[in-house]
Amino acid sequence: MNRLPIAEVLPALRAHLAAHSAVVLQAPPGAGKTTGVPPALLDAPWLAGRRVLMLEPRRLAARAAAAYMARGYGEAVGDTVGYRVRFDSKVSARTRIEVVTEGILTRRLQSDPALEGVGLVIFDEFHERHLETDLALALVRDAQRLLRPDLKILVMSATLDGEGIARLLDAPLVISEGRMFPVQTHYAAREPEGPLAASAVSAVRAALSAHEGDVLVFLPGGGEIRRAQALLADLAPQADVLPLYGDLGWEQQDRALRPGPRRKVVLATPIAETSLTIEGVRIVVDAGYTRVPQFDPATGLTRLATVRVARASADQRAGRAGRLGPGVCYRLWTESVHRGLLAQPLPEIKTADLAGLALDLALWGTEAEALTWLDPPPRAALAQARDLLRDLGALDAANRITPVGREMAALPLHPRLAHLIRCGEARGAGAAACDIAALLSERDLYTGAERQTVDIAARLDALVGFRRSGRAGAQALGADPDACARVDRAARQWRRLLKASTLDAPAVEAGVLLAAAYPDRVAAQRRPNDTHYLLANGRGARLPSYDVHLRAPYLVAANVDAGEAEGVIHLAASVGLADIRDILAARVETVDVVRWDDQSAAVVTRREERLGKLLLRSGASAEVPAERVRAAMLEGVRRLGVAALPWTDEARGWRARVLSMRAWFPEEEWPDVTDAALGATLEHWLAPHLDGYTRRDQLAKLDLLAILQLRLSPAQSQRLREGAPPHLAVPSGSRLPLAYRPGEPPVLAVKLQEMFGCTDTPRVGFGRIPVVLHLLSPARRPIQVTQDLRGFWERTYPEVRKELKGRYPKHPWPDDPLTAPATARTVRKRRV
DNA sequence: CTCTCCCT
Repeated sequence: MNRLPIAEVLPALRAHLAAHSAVVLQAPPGAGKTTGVPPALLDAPWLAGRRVLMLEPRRLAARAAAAYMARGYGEAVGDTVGYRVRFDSKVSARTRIEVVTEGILTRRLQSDPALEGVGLVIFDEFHERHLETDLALALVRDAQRLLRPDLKILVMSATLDGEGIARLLDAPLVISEGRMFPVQTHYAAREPEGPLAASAVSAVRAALSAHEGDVLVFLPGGGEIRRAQALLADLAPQADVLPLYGDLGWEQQDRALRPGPRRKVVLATPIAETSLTIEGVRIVVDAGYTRVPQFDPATGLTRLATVRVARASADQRAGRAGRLGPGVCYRLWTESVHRGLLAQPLPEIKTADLAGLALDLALWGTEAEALTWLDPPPRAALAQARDLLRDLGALDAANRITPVGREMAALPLHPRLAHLIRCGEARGAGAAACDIAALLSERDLYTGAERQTVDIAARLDALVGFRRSGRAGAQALGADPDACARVDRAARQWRRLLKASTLDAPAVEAGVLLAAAYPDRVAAQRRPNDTHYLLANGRGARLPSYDVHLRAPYLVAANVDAGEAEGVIHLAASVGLADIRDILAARVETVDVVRWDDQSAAVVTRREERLGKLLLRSGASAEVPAERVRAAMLEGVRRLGVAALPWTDEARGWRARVLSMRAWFPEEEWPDVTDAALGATLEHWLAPHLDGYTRRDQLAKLDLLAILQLRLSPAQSQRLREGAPPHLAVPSGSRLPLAYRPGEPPVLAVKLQEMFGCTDTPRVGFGRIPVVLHLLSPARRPIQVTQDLRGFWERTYPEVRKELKGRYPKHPWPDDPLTAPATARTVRKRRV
């Protein structure tokens, strides 16, 4: 057996572990750390016969590592070396090395925080920085500090971030060399343009003619892989082009992994970066992108974004060409772009939905701030997670776990889905609830071109078909049998955790239970038969174009990509309005809406039922308090403007007089009755008169003058009549109207003949303001404007008289206007 | 541009 590179550092590792409570081992892939380290530590005196627990991020890797080590002992798995993963375990009382996956470790810590019987916890592949790895490290560290000072931690990481974690844990860092063949890396001369698939395909053609061996191409997703596959169809006789991504069934994945009769071009997602190893690869073509989920705490939705690969991931991909011998890697980006890439991918904890983590932290009972994190959970996402958990009843107002929360934590799935199962159980439909939850948490039953609807109901039918008639039953309904098997297995696991009595249940509409789990994603169709919806959280989302079936007025969009301007619905179920109102009764708000409607120029009153941003129902309102109607009517007047009130000439005159007094006697308290001031004080002076008013046309009934006059006290009204009289008596005996304009002296239009004998200009404002006389001809044409009547008689009248005497011979034009009798009479030609 | 990968 070859001596592994890791062997050289084992003595140092043993020495450090004996002296420290935590050690970091940095070793690249191929060093043999996963299977080399645990057996080498088993006889350490500090372990004192206790177990080594090793965390692996994948089930496949956990089982494989256990099997490899067991062979080294010449034993069966489950003797000295065992494993425990979901759905499967091989451990016994003799087991000293137990390989576990992430969910298993978290749950063991929750039920046994002191990790009885365990002397060492190893975190393998720590650089992958899965959410649960970070959580598990924080919890183990906390347990070590509070309960188990003798417990030791070994963090094993493949890449350069070993120093950061060593500093965090105050741990010595041990570095091992890897054992890899050299890989020659080529960068693009300039950044490629156009579709990724096309650039990747040209690189593949060039590489195939320049080198020996199979090609592994990294593309971000299934869409790009299918496009590249179509572009490479002409390679058919010489080479096999094989897709490889998670949605494919086992058979197809297996074809890509096995050595074949011809050269292979494998088109893969990052699944081939760590999870799967392909035989025979000497050439890697890396398009340089990857898809990552980005959780948005504001909407509670996740967006799948296509981003540049990190340098560490690109190195990992290149390394795939150097497993057999020297290899070559083509990177479809320039060296200068490469220098700008992130060194490591963002750890999951920074971008993920933290609902599960928040529930685990609440169950653990230590504040997040008091734990040790390489990257602490972001505040906004943690706050959103706690809001959701309080909503679901898992946390109390102080964010402490409730009995309901404990029950939810006991179900191994997302808190929303745990809630869904509890709701199903309460309705006697536990089995159906398990199926629905499984469809949402496992890979989709429909893949690629088979995906013709987002409807969960169709998937439930396919699941029934699978259970009744096996793989053929699933395939008959267009579903992937492997995916059906996974969903079925998950559903059965949860059913075992439920009370048997709730399992033989009447059918329950999927939409009903989904509404309970995703109240914020209940969605209403924008228009009849539309593909666009509004979610209760206020976000818009659309059905994908391939779905031509689901056109329900209401959906629960359980799986929605946040998208850019609009979300895209990937899984949904229709739900009836009555069911929404029933299951979400506590969240449906009933509001009596009383508001002014500009369109109809009237107050409208409606009773509305709302779920978040959705309007569920709108109908006639019951009795609405009069003051709310009055307030809405007032708002209407405000919007129409004071000018829309029924102003009469008299009312306008009154207003001008009040404003004149206000201008002339600023020391007195005259109210401001301009449009602006009246508009700003409607509540005060108009509101009391609007009882029973609901429409604009009713305003005509208002006696505006009478209402305005109430703004003056009786004494003020009296003073107004005296100081700014509406009419003025002139020498002829006529009472003539005065025209007031705020800020100016009022105007008296009067025929010249009516003023004979009068020498002093009439005054208002208690003698303070001489009026402006508009002296008129007998035909009421303006002759002169003056505030100096005496001056007029003396200087202007003789001229005027000369000019007009001939034109109006039948009117008096006396030589001395000061002694002539004033008269309003015109000619006497119209006798009756 | 029809959703990456992984896990209880």
